[in-house]
Amino acid sequence: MRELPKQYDPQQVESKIYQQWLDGNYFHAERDPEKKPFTIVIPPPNVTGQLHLGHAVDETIQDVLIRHKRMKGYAALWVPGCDHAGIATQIKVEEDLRVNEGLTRFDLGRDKFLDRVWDWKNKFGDRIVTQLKTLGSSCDWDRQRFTMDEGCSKAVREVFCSLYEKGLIYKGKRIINWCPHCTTALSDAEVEYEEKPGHLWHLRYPLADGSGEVVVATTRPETMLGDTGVAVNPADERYTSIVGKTCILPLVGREIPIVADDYVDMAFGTGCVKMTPCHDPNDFEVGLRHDLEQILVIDDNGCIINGGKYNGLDRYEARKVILHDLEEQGYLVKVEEHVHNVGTCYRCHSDVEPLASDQWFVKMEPLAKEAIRVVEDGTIKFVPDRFAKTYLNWMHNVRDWCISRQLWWGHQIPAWYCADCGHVTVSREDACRCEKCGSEHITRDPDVLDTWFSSALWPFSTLGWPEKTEDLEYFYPTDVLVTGYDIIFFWVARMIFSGMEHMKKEPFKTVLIHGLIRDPHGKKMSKSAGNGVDPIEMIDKYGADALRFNLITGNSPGNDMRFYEERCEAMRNFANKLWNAARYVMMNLTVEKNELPAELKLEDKWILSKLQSLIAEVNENFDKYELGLAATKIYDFIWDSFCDWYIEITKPRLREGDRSAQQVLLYVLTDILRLLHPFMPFITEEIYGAIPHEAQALIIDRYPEYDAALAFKQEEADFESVMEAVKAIRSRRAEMNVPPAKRPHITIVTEKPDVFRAGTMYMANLAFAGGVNVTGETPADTAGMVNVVTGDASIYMPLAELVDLDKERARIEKELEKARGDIENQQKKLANESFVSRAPERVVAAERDKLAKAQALAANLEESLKNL
RNA sequence: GGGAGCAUAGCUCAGCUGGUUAGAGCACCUGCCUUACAAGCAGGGGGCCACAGGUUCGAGUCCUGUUGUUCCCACCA
Repeated sequence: MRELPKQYDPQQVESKIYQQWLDGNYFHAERDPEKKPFTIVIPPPNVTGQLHLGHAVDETIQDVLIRHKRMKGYAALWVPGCDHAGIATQIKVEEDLRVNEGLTRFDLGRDKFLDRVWDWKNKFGDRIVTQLKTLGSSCDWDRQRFTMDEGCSKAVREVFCSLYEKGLIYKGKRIINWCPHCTTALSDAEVEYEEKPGHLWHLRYPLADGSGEVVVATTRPETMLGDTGVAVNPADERYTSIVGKTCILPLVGREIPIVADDYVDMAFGTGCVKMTPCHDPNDFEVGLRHDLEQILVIDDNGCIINGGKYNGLDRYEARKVILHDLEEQGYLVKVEEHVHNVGTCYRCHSDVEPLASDQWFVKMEPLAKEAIRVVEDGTIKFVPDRFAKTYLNWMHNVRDWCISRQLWWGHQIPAWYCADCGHVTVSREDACRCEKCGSEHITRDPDVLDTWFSSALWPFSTLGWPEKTEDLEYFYPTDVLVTGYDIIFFWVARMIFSGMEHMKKEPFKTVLIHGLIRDPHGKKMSKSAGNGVDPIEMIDKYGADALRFNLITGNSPGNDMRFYEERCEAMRNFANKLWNAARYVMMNLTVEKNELPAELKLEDKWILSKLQSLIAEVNENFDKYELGLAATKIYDFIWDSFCDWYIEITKPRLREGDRSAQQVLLYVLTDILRLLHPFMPFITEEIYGAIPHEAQALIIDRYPEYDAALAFKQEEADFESVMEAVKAIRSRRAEMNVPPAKRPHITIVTEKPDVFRAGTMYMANLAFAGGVNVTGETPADTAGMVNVVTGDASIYMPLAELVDLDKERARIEKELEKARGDIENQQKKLANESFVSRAPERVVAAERDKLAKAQALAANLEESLKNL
C-alpha cells in the first residue's frame, strides 16, 4: 500500500502506467485454444498524419471494447497500423520539395522522389503511433502493420492479379473524375459535390443547310470546343424535322450531327443538348450509342487542348474568352442564373473535371452481390442499424471502381505493356518479357493503385494473408469494426466485398459507427477553419482518462457531438473524485485481503445490491455497444451512491475501527475500478496498484459479473427509506437556515423502527443530529417542534425558536394537498378496470405501493398538522 | 429527385425493448473550508419533451402528417 497524493496528477501517472503495461506485455494477444478470440483492426490513420479528435473518439471506443473483452477473458487482439495515404502523403512531400528546394517530383524522377517519401514516412511515421499510446490505446504493437509493408504489398499484388484473372479488373476508356490539381483520376467516392451558383447559357448553333438553328443550354460553355453532336428527345415533336440534319459548331466551324436520344429531358432548357462525349458521362454514353466523335479538349492540368486559338488557356479563363467571342459573334442567346452541383476533389477541393481517360477499373456488380447478401441476411450488422440502409443503397447502385491513380506513392500496378505485340502482361512477379510474344520491349504501367485498394484488404492482410497463417486462422473474421459514418463507402463497403471475395468470409461481424466531432458551434473541425482542437493538448491539460470519458459520454451512437473543453474539466474532476475516494479508503485500511465480512449491515447490503444492479446493467450495455450509457451509469454510481452516501455513512464506523466497513469499502472500490477501467484505464490501474489486489494488474483482472447472492432488494428499499428521511431533514434545515453547528436531538416516529435504528449511527453525520430516538409512537409534547414527514417516518426536531408557526402550517397544508392529489390520481388509476387487468403485475403493484406511500404520507402530515 | 438524422432546462446533450415525480454537465441562486476531495459538500430555481392527429389502460418513447434544421446519395445539360 502506498500513500496517494491529495490531487490526482495524470501527467505523472499516465506515462508510467503505460510503460508498466508494455513491460507486462499485456497488449500482446496469444492464440490460445482455451480462449475465445476477439479481434479489432484499427482503421489505419495516415502514416504522416497527426492525431485529431476524430481519431481520438475512434480509438477510445476500440480501446474500451478491447479492454472489456480482455478482462472478460478473451484473447483480445487489437491490430494497429498505418495507411500510406497515397494522395495526401505525396502532396505533402511535393509541397515540401517545392517550398524548400523549388523542385517538382519530375525534377527528381520517380526513384529519387520515392526515396524522399520514404524518408518523410520514416520521419513522421512514429508521431501518430506515439500519440495513440498517449491516449492509452492497448494495441498489440508486436503486430503493427503498414499498408506498404512487404506483407500488405504482397496481398495487394495477389488481389490485383486474381481479380484480373477472373475478369473483375479491366482497363478501359471511360469518363472518370479528374483532379487537375492533384493530376490524377479519382473514384466516384472521392468526389464531393458542392452546390454552387452558376449560369445557364443558351447558345445558338446554326443548321448546316441554312434552314434555321438549334438553341442549346449549357452550364459549361468552354466544353463546346469538344462538341460532336446535338441531341433531342425522339418524342419531342418540336424537333422531329431536324433530327438527322447537321449544324455548324460556332467558333470552331465543325459540322456536327443532330441525334435523337431518350436521355434528353424535353422539359429542361430548350430540349436540345450539346454533346461533349469526352467531358460528360452522359454525353459519353449518348456518343457511344450514336457513334459520335470523341474530342478531348481539356488536358490533365485543366487547360484547353485541341481547341485552336483557345489552346493553353485554363478552363475557366477559356470560358470567359469563349463567352466573349460567342456574344460578339451573335451566338449567345441568353443567360440564366442557375444553381448546380459541382464535383470537387475530396483532398484539395479543386473542381473535378470529368474526362475520358484510359484507366483500370474493378467490375463491381459481381462483387456487390455477396456484399449485399451478408448485410441483408444479418451476417454483418451495423450499429446503429440505420447505417445498413446507407450502405445497401450505395452498394445496390455502385458503379465500377476506378482504381488507377496517376501518382508515384503507392502500390504500382503490376501490368506490363508490350511494345511489339501490344499484349498486357499482369503478373505476381515482376515481368521481364511479354508473356505472349516473349518480347523484352515491355514497360510497366507507371500508375499506382487507389489507397483504398490496399486498405480494403486490411482485416486479412494484417493477419498474414495471402499466407495461411495461424493468426489468420485464429483471429479472422474480426469482431467489430469501429469507424465514422463518413467512410462507409470508402472503406467499409470495400472491405466487405474484398473479404467475401478473397476470404469467402465476412471481414467483421459488427460495424460500429460513430458520428463526427464538431466544434462548440456545430461546425466541422478543420485545419483551414482553425477550429480544430488538439487532443494531445487536452491530454496534457486534463489527462487521457478525462478526454476519453468526455468523448465516450454525452452522445448517442452514430450521432455527431460537439466538443466542449469544459466537459474535459468536468471529467478531470470526476477522476479526482475517484482518486480521493480511493485515498480515503486507503487511509483507513487495515485489512489486507479483498473479501466481504461475514456480517453485513443494512447500508452494506444497500451498496452491494446497488453495485449488482450496476454490474448487470453495464454488462448489458456493453453487449449492445451502448458505451456512453455504461460510462454514465458508472459515473453516477461512483459519485452519488459510493461517495456521497456510502463513504459518508461509513465514516463513524471507520472511526471506531470497524473492519467490516473497511472490507465492504475495499470490495466495492475494487469492483468500481474494474468496471471503470476500460473507460479510464490509467487512474484505475494506478489506484489498483495501491490497494490490496490479487491480479498482477487491473488490465488483466476479471470484469465484474452480476452476483445474485449480493442482491438484497428488501434491504435496498429499506435503506432508501432512511435516505429519504435524511434528505427531508436536510432540506428542511436548509429552508430554515439552520446553522450546521446546531445539532438537535431528533425523534423518528415510524412503523419500521428496526430499519431506522440501524441508521441512528450515521444520522449525526448525514442529518446533523445531536442524538436519535426511534419510536413507534408520537411524542406526547410536540408543541412547536419542527416536523418533517416522509412516507415511512415522521421526524421531530426541537428547533422551536426557528419556527414560524403560520409558515409551518402553510407548508404542511401545501404538502398535504399534494399528497391528497397523488392519492386521488392513484385511486383513479387503480379503479380503472382495464389498467388493472392489462398492465403488467409489477406496474400495478408499483402503483399500489405508491398509493400506500401517499396515504401514509398524508396521514403523517395530518398528524403533524394536528400537533402543531 | 431519393434517403436519413435531429428538435427535451439558459447552453450542450442523455433518456436502452412504452410503465412511478423526465435526468446530467456547464451556467444561475442560498448556505457550508463537516478531519477523502473547494477540481469539494448540502439545498434550491428553471422543462405545454417542436406542432397536430392516431395507437394504447398508459406516449418524451410507437405510427401518420406539418414545420424548422443538419447531413448523405443521385448523370438533368
